Amino acid sequence: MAAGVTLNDVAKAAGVSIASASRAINGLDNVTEEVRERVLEAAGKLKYVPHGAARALAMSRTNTIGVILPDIYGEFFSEIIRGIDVAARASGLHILVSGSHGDVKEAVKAARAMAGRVDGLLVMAPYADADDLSGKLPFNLPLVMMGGVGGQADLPSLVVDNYSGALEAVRHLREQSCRRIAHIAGPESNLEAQDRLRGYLDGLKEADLSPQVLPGDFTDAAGYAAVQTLLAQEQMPDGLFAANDMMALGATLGLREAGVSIPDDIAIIGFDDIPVTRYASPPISTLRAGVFDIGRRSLELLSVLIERGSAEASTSAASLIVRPELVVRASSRRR
Amino acid sequence: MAAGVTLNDVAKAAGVSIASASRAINGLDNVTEEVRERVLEAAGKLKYVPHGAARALAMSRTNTIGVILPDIYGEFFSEIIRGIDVAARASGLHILVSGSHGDVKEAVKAARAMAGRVDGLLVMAPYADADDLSGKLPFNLPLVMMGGVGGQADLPSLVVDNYSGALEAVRHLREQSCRRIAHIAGPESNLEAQDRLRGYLDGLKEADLSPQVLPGDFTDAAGYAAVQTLLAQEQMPDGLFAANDMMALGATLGLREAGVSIPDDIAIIGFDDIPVTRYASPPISTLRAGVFDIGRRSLELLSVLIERGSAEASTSAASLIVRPELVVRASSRRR
DNA sequence: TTGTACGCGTTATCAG
DNA sequence: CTGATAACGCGTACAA
Repeated sequence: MAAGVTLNDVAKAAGVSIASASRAINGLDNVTEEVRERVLEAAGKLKYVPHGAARALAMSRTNTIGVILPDIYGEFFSEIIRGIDVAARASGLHILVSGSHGDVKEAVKAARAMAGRVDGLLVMAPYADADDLSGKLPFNLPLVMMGGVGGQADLPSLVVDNYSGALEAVRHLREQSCRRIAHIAGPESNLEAQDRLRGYLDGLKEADLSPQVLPGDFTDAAGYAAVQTLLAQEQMPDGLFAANDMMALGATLGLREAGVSIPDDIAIIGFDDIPVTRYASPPISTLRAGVFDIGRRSLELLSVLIERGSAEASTSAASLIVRPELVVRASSRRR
Repeated sequence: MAAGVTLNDVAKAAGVSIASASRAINGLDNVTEEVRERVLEAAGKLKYVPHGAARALAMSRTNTIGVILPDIYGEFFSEIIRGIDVAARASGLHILVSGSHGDVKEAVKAARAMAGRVDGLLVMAPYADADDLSGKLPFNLPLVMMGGVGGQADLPSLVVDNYSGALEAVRHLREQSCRRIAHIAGPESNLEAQDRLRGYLDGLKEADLSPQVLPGDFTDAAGYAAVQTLLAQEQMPDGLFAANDMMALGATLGLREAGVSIPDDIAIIGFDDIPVTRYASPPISTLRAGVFDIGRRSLELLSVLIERGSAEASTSAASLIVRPELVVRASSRRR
């Protein structure tokens, strides 16, 4: 159905065997120049296009890698995809993406649907119950986990050191002489958010400050809502660490509306360094996790795993750890 | 290679024929309950996962649609993908995305690579030389063009009325009593950008104003650069229409740095209504093209084409036209 | 209800 | 260099 015209048609039209046609089209050198021309001409005339599935079946090679993310849009995931895309086209690979929408079962389902259609899997599943995953996921397919928590079933992975990033964020705020530092947390079931929360708490403990944690879900709306809570308090915090940039953004929006001055009244810092942080006013300080690089390097790692005899490369299951870098912008620079 | 264990293995393990195994797994009703259980148990034990390519080949059905965009990341495309994703999961479809990186040949190449791996194609190719495409693209695969210019080879498509959108933008600025209205254009080879430029020029002509067009490429950097040019002039414009939101964003950034007041000194309006426009300061006026909806509706349209006997559905090649809606925010509201 | 056998479109092996 | 032909893994008439 796909292409209608098959290799068989081309071969017939060119008056050669289907085998020769295949060789000619794939540029093998064991064909007469004359045959090649005849085949190529016939192919062009008939608008022949190779059938991907058939080729994949015969070669057990798809030149495609599957990408499973919680969502496939938005500033954050978009940057990851960009990184993957850049590396993929460098390796001549295509990408089959799927969103798990925050659900482990969805992620597994997506992975199953990709079996036989991809050469490897890139998975990001920062869910608390992600252990289920490791058992059900690898259909002896090369696999790289992205940005999950550390030793997730010791699969090869690229993880961000969320804890020390958060710690650094808090220290930075303290250096700006913040004393009452609040935190807008990520989803409770999110492992990365949990680590950031831990970093925050420990950062306060270092200086004997008392914490205030507001719930959040990584959306700008959550940041905005959190700020409303703060504004209703008797005493506002003078420092705010949001578990991600989107929430920091929503927070600045709310504060600006309320006429609170940033960073003088309250210093703000986010996490991830998504592109829009630079356009906020004031531009938002953050921790650059190298979102783009996570995508790029993950694919490169996967690419290697695929090249070397596929399957169980868990031997050198090197978990590359990415240490976030503090990026200070106007939202937290006081003086 | 993909899944190692095949249906054959499962059948053997369950002590039934491969046919029965297939039936049991696919939930057909013509199998004894006992056989079904045996098969399912064996499948579970062996961690059997159906081989996508094989299945696709046998059924000529992939439950996957191919998406070809100029790029697969960034605010704009991300929103399109979101629309597609939402509609796709509603239809139980997966998506195979590919970026053409502004090149027609790349787009064709991507499309070819998708043949036999997808049930239909969603293509966005706003290139000036996109005519090549129509001839080389449809391997009698259902296809929907997204947001290209109008009658692109009369394929079924979803197009935005860029011309009237631009016209409306200019009229709006005029109503804000702008007299010197400049335009930051999109890439010259971009058909949509060309239409927006035409709308701008006609909008000025209506009021006998003289145009000033600055070159751009849809990036924020271009918007920023354009502003530098304006600032160096003797007389600044008092109105600015950017061909897309990203450039408008870059422009506001540059103007803010220079201490120019928006919208008092200069009113600004963009195009597309990507999410970040709301976070800019001031929030940016724009024309809502319904980016999300373009994606969603395109997939729905494609879905229909696929359902009804695939192939030449060009009969009712209804090109749905989306009329952009003016969204006035602080960046252009004067009084 | 079950099993056999063929076809899907390509690649790859092995004689000619 | 070329041409049959056997895989690849699965669905499905067809026959039993």
